[in-house]
Amino acid sequence: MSTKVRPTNCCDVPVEPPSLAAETRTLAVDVFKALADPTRFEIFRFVAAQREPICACDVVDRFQVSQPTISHHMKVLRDAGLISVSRRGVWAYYAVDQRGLALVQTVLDSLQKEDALAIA
Amino acid sequence: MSTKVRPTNCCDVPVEPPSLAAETRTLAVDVFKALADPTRFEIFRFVAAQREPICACDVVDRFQVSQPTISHHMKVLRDAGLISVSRRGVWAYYAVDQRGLALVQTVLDSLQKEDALAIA
DNA sequence: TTCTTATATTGACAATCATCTATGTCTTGG
DNA sequence: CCAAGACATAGATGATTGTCAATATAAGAA
Repeated sequence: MSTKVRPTNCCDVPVEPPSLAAETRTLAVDVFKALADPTRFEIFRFVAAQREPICACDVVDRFQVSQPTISHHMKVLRDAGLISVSRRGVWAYYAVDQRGLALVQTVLDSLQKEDALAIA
Repeated sequence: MSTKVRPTNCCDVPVEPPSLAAETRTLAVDVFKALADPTRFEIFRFVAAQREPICACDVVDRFQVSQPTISHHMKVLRDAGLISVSRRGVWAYYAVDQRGLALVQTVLDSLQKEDALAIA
């Protein structure tokens, strides 16, 4: 599990990463999870390409998976804060929710930063 | 599987997302997959926080998972292009590989762009 | 060479997940 | 009220994955 003694001539004492609230980490990981499936990633790109909220029926039409599978993917993307849904009659319309992308952007920025700063 | 006819009063014809080479999509999804596990995400943040390549032994010391599990996570991060490894004697040193982050940044940029442009 | 140590690989197992079929819910048209 | 359609939910299943113990590999020390 762990090295008994730090080997000499091995390495410096490691630097601590910027602090990250457990909840924020969970949210970020959920966004990554949501984008970590090829079909779901393409669905999100499709939704993100629209200038208006897109009908779920158009998403079902476009991909070679069943309607329940699409519905499941939409829920994962929604739970990750990547898309939002609104309703008109029987139809469901999806649009990008900026929260998911903004969160990931914040995390990525903190990773590339020279000076480690705590983020929310 | 799909709607028989486009319902009237439902929605506009959807816009095509920016084209994305299949290989690029696979690479991007692999980066998201690599960051989609809490332990692995923290390992990456730890590596990214260092100013010098960090010894694998320090990663093993820091996390509550076994050495083989750490080694496995390092391989996943490496295959995703997020970290690189170098060797000095018996020790392995890991550092951030900018390719993985750059790829994800490019993809995210294209998602947030108003005008859809093709990316590599 | 032989022993010790750092890291990687293998094989197994439980948990998660992407997908499907079947069914439920809810809204609208007739 | 009833039938049809849009979407969600439930349950099942095969594939993937995170983890560990055991073992292999490889390098340096004695």
